[in-house]
Amino acid sequence: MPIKIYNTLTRKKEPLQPIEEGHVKLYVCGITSYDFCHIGHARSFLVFDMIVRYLRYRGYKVTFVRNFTDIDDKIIKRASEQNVDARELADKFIEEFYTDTDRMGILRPDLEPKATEHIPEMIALVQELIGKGLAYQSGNDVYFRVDRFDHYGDLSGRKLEDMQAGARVEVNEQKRHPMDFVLWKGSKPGEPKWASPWGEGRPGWHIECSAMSRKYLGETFDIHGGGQDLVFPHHENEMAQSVGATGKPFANLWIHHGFVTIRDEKMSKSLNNFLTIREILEQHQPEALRLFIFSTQYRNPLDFSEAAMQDAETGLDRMYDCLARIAELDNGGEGASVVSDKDREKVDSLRQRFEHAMDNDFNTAQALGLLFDAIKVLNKTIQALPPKKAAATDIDLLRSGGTTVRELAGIMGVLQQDPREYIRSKKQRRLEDIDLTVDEIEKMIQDRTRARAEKDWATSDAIRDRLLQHGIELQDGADGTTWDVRL
RNA sequence: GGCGACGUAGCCAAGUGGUAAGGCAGAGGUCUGCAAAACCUUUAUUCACCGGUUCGAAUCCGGUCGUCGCCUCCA
Repeated sequence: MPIKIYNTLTRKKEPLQPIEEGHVKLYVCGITSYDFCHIGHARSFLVFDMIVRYLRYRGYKVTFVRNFTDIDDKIIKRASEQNVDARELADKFIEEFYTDTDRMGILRPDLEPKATEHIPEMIALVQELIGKGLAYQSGNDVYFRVDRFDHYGDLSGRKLEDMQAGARVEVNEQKRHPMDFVLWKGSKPGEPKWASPWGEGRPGWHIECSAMSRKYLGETFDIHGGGQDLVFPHHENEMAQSVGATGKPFANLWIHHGFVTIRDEKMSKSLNNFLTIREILEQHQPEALRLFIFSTQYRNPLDFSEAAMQDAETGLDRMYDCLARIAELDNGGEGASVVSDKDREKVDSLRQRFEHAMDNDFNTAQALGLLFDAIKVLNKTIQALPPKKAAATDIDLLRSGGTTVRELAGIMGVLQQDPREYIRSKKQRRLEDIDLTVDEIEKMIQDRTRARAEKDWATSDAIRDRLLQHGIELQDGADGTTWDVRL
């Protein structure tokens, strides 16, 4: 069964058929580096991180290219506002980008080309387009002629005449058609500039991706990805430039992920409702953020809220609790199995069902559901295990089930910490917010154990209540009392 | 105005013609001195609404209402 992927270009799910057998070439639009990354960027990084990991898991070789837009109007504007050099500003936010993505455990792409390092390639491409009559110089600028390119609008599904050009875009007198877009932009005094046949200037936004994808992946490659907002104009224009220049198809498949909203509104700089990745990571672990992001299929909109993050965190804890419990199990013996055929089958078929969900346009929501379902079976089994002589087959099932869950969750970058270490460090972090030391807590537990031995329930419960007031929750088990920190 | 997406329990969310996964929250139970955790059971005769196709529809078709996005920089 091939992997099916929704293709924006055809508006259908299509089987993945790489041009080169077994080798997927993927280009994703990266950041424009002039500010900290926000939760919407996080979704983009995580979605493509997951896609690359899954394709590799499925045995594909993946060449993953993601660019940096390090020269652009926004960078120039921000740099001049802050009175710094545009280069410096762009470099600083590339560094900040790495800080965030490394913390989230995002795989580095195979290649991360920068626009400013590919000026000659872009100039050559613009020259090709001029040579083919698809672009023209006007003043110090060069524009793409949209009305000379028959397929303009194919990707975004719109027609030139429907776009009401000029309604929201200022009509630029330099352009022959209002929808013509800039390939090369003459520079004003003081702006960053490169020499070109059309005078000093800088590249337009779209041309870099056409030039860099061509250089590193070829004229036609397998998948091009980005956020839904890039469909138009960015990707439409890229496609026009590339197909216009080469006369060949550009990307065979286009993947676009949905937005992250906050209170059902799209984040935007103008609404000032965006949340940066680091703000979220102050409150939550990277894996909880991943679980939240993957709780819905990548094309659907996703609404961020503290409550949703809490849900994700709770779910993550539950998964780790189960894995930690499995890690503590002793080896099994000759006892009878306590696992039903149905439950055994559920664990045994987990991988196959997981792959089936993921093959269907990377349905991580369904895939996570299957993992939780498996966790439930594992917990149930642990619960049913006799205290001493557990059956070796049951222990094997638990261990292999736990290993499979971790491996599959790893495709989403989740459950990658040692379970016992996860629980320990979580406890540690919560303890920092509580005005009791571990010694004090354990002293109180000892006192309570003594009271319980004497059946002095009043004292015992009083100690428990006192600890609970400090956020410490006790759990009496067969091997004594353990404690946990409640939020 | 043009184009597109979506509307499934209290909340989130899967389901791509065969009789509603999963998570969070809630209720009852097992366990416990009582709790907690875990487990078990339970919570949508029903998938915005109205028609149609079909032996059969949350799933396909038509219409209505509602929400959102793109058409400007944007993940």
